[in-house]
Order: sequence, then structure tokens, then C-alpha cells
Amino acid sequence: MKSSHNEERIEAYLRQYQLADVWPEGLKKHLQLFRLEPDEELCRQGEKPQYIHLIVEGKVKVYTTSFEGNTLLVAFMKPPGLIGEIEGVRGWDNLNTVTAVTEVETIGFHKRVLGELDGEARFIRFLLERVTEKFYSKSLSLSFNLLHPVEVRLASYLLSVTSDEQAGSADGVAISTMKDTASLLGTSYRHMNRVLLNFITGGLVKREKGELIVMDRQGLSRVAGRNIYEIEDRREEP
Amino acid sequence: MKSSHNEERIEAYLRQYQLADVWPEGLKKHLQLFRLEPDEELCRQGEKPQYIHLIVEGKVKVYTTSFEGNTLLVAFMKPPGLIGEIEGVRGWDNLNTVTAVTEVETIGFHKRVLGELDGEARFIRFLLERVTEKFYSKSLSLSFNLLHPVEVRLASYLLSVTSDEQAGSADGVAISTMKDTASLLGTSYRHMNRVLLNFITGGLVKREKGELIVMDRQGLSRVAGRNIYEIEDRREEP
DNA sequence: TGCAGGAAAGGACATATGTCCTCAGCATAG
DNA sequence: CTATGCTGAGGACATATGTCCTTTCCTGCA
Repeated sequence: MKSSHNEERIEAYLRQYQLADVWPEGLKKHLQLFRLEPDEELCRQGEKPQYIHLIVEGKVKVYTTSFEGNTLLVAFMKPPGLIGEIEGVRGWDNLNTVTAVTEVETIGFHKRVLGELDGEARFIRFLLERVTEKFYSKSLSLSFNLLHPVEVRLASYLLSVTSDEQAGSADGVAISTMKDTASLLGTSYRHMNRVLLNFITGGLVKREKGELIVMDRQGLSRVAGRNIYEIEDRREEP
Repeated sequence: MKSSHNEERIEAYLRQYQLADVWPEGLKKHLQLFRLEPDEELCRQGEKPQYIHLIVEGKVKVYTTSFEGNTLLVAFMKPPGLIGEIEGVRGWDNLNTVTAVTEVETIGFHKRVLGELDGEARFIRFLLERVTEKFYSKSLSLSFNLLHPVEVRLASYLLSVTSDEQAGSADGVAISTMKDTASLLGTSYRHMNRVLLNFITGGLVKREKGELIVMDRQGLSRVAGRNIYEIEDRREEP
């Protein structure tokens, strides 16, 4: 993870996401720009968090490991998502592990700065709104897991890890990572394989020298219902 | 649901839960004391929320109904839990239905008052902390559901609905409500019955003229592992 | 008294998923 | 080139859970 202080780009991002007037002036001088390669770790469950990050570019995945050792996919997050704010506010250790799926850029500041912002009602209000939003997404994604079979979750997952970027072209997932994927989805590798076989039979995906190629996004979407792992904006009601 | 303006009791409660200095003065004159009988509804999923409630007495259960019609137990909540603050902050409709398990008292204020508190950093900060806490509990309880069989969830549930109050004495649950219970636990009545049969065989509970009697809390606890539906305080790290 | 109808219990079977094991293919050391 | 060992695919079986149906029992009403 590399960091820099490129102020223009930071400013540009803040403006892009309309945060320029929410973030207190006193905070701005502490902001850093971070950059991660795919698979790089932004933070790890159980460790003391150092920075609070705003994702401004790319996509990360958030997962958690249970006491028994199972891992569980919590969410994918895209701009303008916050990472580490809950732990930062509470002084907890990280609840989740976050890794980059694509190339990622974040704007971060050290959690120590949070202490200086106690009086900044506006910023705290901003945090509050983000946390409520996250709460909602988490509710949604976990009940999604609870209420849908692996087939649906896997379809949803495949759509998430391969989406947009090269929209038209065939988009591969390394099979070597599929083992982790299985546990991320809360199932066994064996079972995922079974489900995968169905997808292959149905022409939705195909295996090709160590990669999994999505052939039919439409078809996968049909299986997935709504692609619930993605965190979207939720409109406010008037 | 009955409401009153008994200021002394409200004050006493606020002091009891050490909230007297957090809640802005301007808010205090809007506070009302609510009282609910068992099974009474505090709020219903999908409706526009009117009040934000602080539970000061008794226990409520929080559940959600999915698009497909399955209901899912989200949590039990005891003092000093907040209800409706997330929806209130965001202007959403209620995400969950909340009903009283025991007799319940809450301190509530109309959500309209929230708008007047925008500048009250301290109170917003208070809300923020509650929401993060809730976020944590929700994470825990939903992954609990996801990672444990019905047997464990049912044991946990039985401990929750019958707990403390009459600690020693046999404590009954109406079987007629067990159908709802099944769907609250995210399983079918049929399956719950199967599990129940095991409990009965094992002497953990017994059936008796329309009631289910917990015979062996110890034993149930052993099955439940940690009784996860209860929302406890989570200590902050220094 | 006897019957319709509903609630509770549980039987039978199907499906979803987990665990353990085997087998084939490939890579790499010797 | 062959032995060794790993990785990925998939077979066999067990378990957890869902769906549908039948039986039993009670209750209110004709």
C-alpha cells in the first residue's frame, strides 16, 4: 500500500463525491491518498486500526472470520464507501478484513484525528449517516445469505468480482482463488463445485486453463435475482 | 400503547442510564413515557416511524420480513436500547417490526425533533455510538444464524424468551406462538418440532397442555453455546 | 350425541449442503 | 525418464432442513 499527499487529487475526489463541505477544514491537512494493487490488504480483522479510509476508486471486498474459522463474505464496497469508521469511533479492533479486488485508491486519515472532531456536528452527522447506511447494507447482505441457496450467492458473487470493467469481453476469475471464494460464501469447496458444474452445464460459465470465464452475465443475473453483495446507494425518502 | 408525561420517572430513568447529560435540554420537554403490554407492537416494518424510543424497562424482540415472506429474528433488546433511531436519522420507513416480549416501558420523542438537534454534536455522537453498537450486534446475530444449526438457535431463543424474570421456577412458552417462533428463527415449523423432540427426549424441556416448559436451562445453555440473540454491552477498548 | 373444522404432532420423502475419499493430470526433484 | 507430491474434479455417503401429507385430538355447533 503506497501513500502520498497529492492535494489536488484529494481535493478533486472530495469535490467529485460532494464531500468538500462536510469534511472539516482541520481534517483536510491530515488526508493522505492511498493506492492498493489487487489482492492487497487494506486492513485485517483483529488488528488495531490506524486509518479511516474513504474509497474513491476501485472495489474492495469485506469479509469476516468466525470463531470456528469459517470466513463469511460481508460486502463488496465501491466509492464512496467508508472503511474503518465504526472501529475508529468505538475504539475497537477491526471487525473485518478488507482487501482490494481491483486497483483501489482511498483517502485516509489517522484515527487519532477523530478525537479532535468531537465538536464537529456536521462531520459526526456525516459519519452517522454512513454508518446507518452500512447497517442497512449489512442487514441486507446477511439476510440474503441466510435466505438464499449457494447457487444464488455464487451467481451474485461471480457478477460482483467480474463486473463492469471489461463489460463486453469474457472476464476470468482464477480458479485457485475459488477455494477462498467458497468459504467467503459460507459454503464448502465441494459444494461450490457442484453448483459450478450446473452453471457450466447451463452454459453460464466455463472452465479454461485455471480460469473461470463468465459466458452469460444475463443468465447469471437471472439466477442471482438481485445482485445483493454490491452496496448501492439507497435513496432517501422525502 | 399508553403514553404519559411523568417527568420525574423520565428523569429518574435518564439518570439511571447516565443519559441525563447527553440528551440536550431542548429535547427533554418532548420526552414521553410509553408503556406496552406483552405482544404489543412498538413499530411495524414498512410504516413511517413516528417516534424514536429508548427502552428503559422490559424486553422487546426485533424481526424482519423478507420479500418472499419469510420472517427472520434480528434481535432481542433490553435497556438501554434504542429503537427507530436509524430510520429516524435517514428518513426511512421502519426496517423491522418490534414487539414487546414482557411489559415494556420506553422513553420516546417524535422524530420531527431530530431536525432541531443537528447542531448538538454531543447527542449526534451519542446516536453514532448506539448505531455502531447496533451494527455490531446485528453482524453478530446474523452470522450466528448463518453459522449455526437450528438446534443451537432454538436453544438460544428459548433462553431469551424465558430468561431471568422467574429465574428458578419453570417458565412456560405458549406453544401456539411456536409457529411464529419457527419462522422467526428462519426455519419451518416442522423442523423446529423435530428439534424440539430431541430437547424433550433429552429432558431439556417438556410439553404441557399448550405450553412449553424449560426444565434445564443449564442444558440448553450448553446446546446454545453463547446466547447470541441477547444484545449485551460490549466493552470499549481503551 | 355426533360431526365439521382447526391445531398439534409427526411420518415420508425430497433437496441442500457438509465431510471424506479417490482419481487423474501436471510439475518438479532426482 | 520416473517417483513423489500437489491441485482440482468429482464420487459416495451423512446430515440438516424443507415440503407435503396423514393422524389424532379437541372444540364448538347442529
